[in-house]
Amino acid sequence: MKARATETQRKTRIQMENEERILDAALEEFSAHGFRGATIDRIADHAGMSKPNLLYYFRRKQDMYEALISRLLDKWLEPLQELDAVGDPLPELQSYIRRKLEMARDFPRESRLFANEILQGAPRIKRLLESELKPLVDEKAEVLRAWMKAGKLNPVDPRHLIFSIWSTTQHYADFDVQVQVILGPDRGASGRFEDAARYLEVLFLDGLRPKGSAADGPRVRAP
Amino acid sequence: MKARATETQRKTRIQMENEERILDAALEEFSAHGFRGATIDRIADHAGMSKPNLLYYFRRKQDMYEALISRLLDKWLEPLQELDAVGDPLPELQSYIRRKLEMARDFPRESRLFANEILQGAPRIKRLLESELKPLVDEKAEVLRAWMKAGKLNPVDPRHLIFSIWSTTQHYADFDVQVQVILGPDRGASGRFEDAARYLEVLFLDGLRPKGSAADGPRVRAP
DNA sequence: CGAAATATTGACTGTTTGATAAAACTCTAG
DNA sequence: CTAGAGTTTTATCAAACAGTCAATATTTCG
Repeated sequence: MKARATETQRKTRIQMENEERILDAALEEFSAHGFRGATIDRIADHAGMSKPNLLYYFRRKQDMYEALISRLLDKWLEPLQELDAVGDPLPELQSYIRRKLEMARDFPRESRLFANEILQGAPRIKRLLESELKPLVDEKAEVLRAWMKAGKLNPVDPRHLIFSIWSTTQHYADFDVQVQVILGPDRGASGRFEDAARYLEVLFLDGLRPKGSAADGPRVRAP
Repeated sequence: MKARATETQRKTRIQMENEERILDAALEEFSAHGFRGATIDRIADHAGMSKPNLLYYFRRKQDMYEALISRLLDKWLEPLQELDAVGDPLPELQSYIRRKLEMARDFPRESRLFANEILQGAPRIKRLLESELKPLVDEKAEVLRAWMKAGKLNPVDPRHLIFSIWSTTQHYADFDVQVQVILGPDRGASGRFEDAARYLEVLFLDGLRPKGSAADGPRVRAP
């Protein structure tokens, strides 16, 4: 291989195709078993190639994992990136929740990959969280705080608000089996997500308490 | 060992002590790495005994796992069990959320054990979910539905309401590392959980929308 | 074409892993 | 004290595992 001026994009057609197949298979295995539980053999099987062949493209197991993580993190944070300071608070929130839920619906394996990693203490991406995730959350937390100061949102810790959006939406990807057991097979996957969207909109935008209720004194202002 | 009339409680002092130590070590490893990622060697190390010695008490890896699961599931569902149909809806909900959050605070390893299992498709406890979890959720969903019919709670799918309580509370155990990265080391663990409790109370009981706001027409009834 | 670059394979290595067998040791009830 | 139940260790195994290597096959491109 001759050294070319451009370091990037010197990849062969075959190389691109195979890396794609490998990463897809790796995502399947890592998201289902975690880093330690996944094996190169199974990933190779899943990708339809021999183990040494796979290792020709990714020399170590960890290389696949890291390639996946760094490729997916940006995509994963995209919805939060789009939270717009100049928009109206409630519609902005609504559309953030909707986008997060769509991610859980369309990319459950990616969600589970991250969930597995965090669950196991994030030993391999803790730095990435500090350098990429934290600054973004800090920035968007300020946006939320400003909305609260302007009286357009009840004053709460904006970071916990973000946590609750993450957890409720990703729950439908990460805990899918449990969700299916409880909801039964009645409605298909798309139905489940429609119901979830409807519910989360009420929870985050309207609140669970009925509007007329004075059931719990001090929380509802006097008429 | 002579066969005695009482099948249970024929355990030696040593047997009880060791099984205890083993299950504690197993919980540590399984919750941190999942079933496949955990190894008998590390569990034995952690329990301070040799591998064959450990296998004298639990003949197979899966036996430890199943012992843990069945021992913990009841405890895990206790808060939901206590949800009382005759109590007032909002205080009942509040105390359910508080109890779940306390579980996440006091038993994070247990939370992660279940999270790992569900995340990986619940291959080992799916039946248990169907026979124990589902009926309980169905029962409590009916309680919630009755409250909604009585106008004491906004009408939503009660099962999704339960999902959102699970996900938001368990998030603080399962995704602890991420939570710590974002919140920083400022407040200790207890502080984080106090903040979380305060936030979740607002989210579930008051709602995020400011009481006076007419920002989004149709959602707020006319004055 | 034909040579260099790239891709694939089979055979292999050292290590880790789950599990077993049997011998040696320790505790406890009578 | 002692016999037998209960416990622990040493030695060992086969399978699964991550990763290597040299030989072979295929593609690319002048």
